[in-house]
Amino acid sequence: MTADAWVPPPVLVAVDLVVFTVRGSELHVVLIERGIAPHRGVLALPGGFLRDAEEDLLAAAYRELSEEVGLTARHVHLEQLGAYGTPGRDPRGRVISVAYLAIAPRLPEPVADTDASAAGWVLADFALSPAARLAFDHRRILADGVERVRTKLEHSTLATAFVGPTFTVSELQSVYEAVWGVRLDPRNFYRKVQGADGFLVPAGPARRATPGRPARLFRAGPSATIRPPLTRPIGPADQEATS
Amino acid sequence: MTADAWVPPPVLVAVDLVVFTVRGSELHVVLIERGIAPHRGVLALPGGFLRDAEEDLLAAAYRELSEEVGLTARHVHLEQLGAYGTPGRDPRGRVISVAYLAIAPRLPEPVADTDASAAGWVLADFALSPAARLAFDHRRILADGVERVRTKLEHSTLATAFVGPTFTVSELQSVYEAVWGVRLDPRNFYRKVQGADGFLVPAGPARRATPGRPARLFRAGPSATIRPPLTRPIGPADQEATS
DNA sequence: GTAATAGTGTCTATCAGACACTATGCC
DNA sequence: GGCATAGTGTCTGATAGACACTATTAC
Repeated sequence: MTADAWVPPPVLVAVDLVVFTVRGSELHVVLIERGIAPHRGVLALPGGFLRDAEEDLLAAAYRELSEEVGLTARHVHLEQLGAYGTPGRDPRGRVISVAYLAIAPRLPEPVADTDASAAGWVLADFALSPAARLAFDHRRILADGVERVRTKLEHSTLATAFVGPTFTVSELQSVYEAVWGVRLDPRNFYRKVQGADGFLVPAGPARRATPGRPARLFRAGPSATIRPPLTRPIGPADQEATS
Repeated sequence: MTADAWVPPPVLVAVDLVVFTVRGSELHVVLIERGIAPHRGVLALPGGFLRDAEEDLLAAAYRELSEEVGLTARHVHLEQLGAYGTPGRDPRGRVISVAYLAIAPRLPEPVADTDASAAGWVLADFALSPAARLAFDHRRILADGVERVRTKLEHSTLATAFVGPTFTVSELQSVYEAVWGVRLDPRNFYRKVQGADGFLVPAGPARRATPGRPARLFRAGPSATIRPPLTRPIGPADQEATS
């Protein structure tokens, strides 16, 4: 700020991913077991340093998603969660991590790459519990990610990122129930999402396979927001995510 | 990611501030005129590089708030907006800026420091208009800040950060009207904010000064969220802020 | 037929928006 | 008194939640 000789301190920048999906009525997140120091052998969010000085942050997030999770860009929603830069959060020096929130339809098993000795879907509730030890400040990042996705389901159409390109209303309901951890009335849920303009558009007649009447298929509509918002029945204590 | 010799690229980290207040029924933001290259003489958000490798991001934001805007920590709400790191956004090299949103009650004039030849409150609508040229990607950062504060007024008690420690309901209403750019019915607004549990707590009897009946004073309540949320009458087109 | 899920209709308590009305200060 | 703002009451149309009912499949 002052004289000519001063130069700003260089910093290392990493990108970390909070990758969510819904499997079997429960919210899951991708965790890896770190294969390199520091925190070797400890559970962590997938991520890594910028590859070079020209790599865009979002591009780095997509690259890590592919390398460490084995998910290709298509059909994965990716948005920035925030920057985490407390000094001392990484023993290697001053590292600032830009966290990204990724939402994937239920698809493949993640694959371990060179930095990770193992990778897989873990129950989000377990990953947040004291029983799971996470590296760095990844527990905090994960908690912020959970909070973000919970609140975004209320007033955005983010839930459609959890399901495939076409889906039934009850599949969408399962997403809400898994993320919010509540049970919803199917009839009221049906009316509500149908009434939200631009949320769902019909796509094909019906899907057979399960017992019971076949369900109509829908595709995500053009709207990014839901008016009026869906109301979460009751929430556990709310948090404010600031960093 | 690969071999032993590889090291991650160092990056410069800056902190930028989107400082809002309400003056005369309009949303204002602090802009400076840059006193140093690059973009010397151009309008920009206040901000600067990390002072040293040990400085916390939030601490740097508070420092810039004090140095460049002349606001001391007390009574200023500060929360992270996001990280902006597109390569080429700063001609000095690879710079990642962590933007913070600051909300201040209407208080002093900002003061120019060494990096800024001028600083002052500017109408937010003007700062976002094509007539105002902003340095770097600060127009985008500002747009994200406006969007954030607009949506947060709906379901959080953030509006109380715009007013002093004690305030009247009509002062609070002015905040909503300025930020949303709409007119609200005072009677319905009064009932609504009174009904929101933990939003307002009585503080003192009344304030005299203006014509008309004196208004009761309130203090910000313990709750950080509003249930049910206040509904914005109609919004201009919504945006999704991702980075 | 039974079981199971999809989708529709209806009732009720509550709420947002409109706005008449009362209360309390200044001049 | 007149005027201005604060605060309350009431009405109405819309909506959330509860839940009866019909529809369409598999067996």
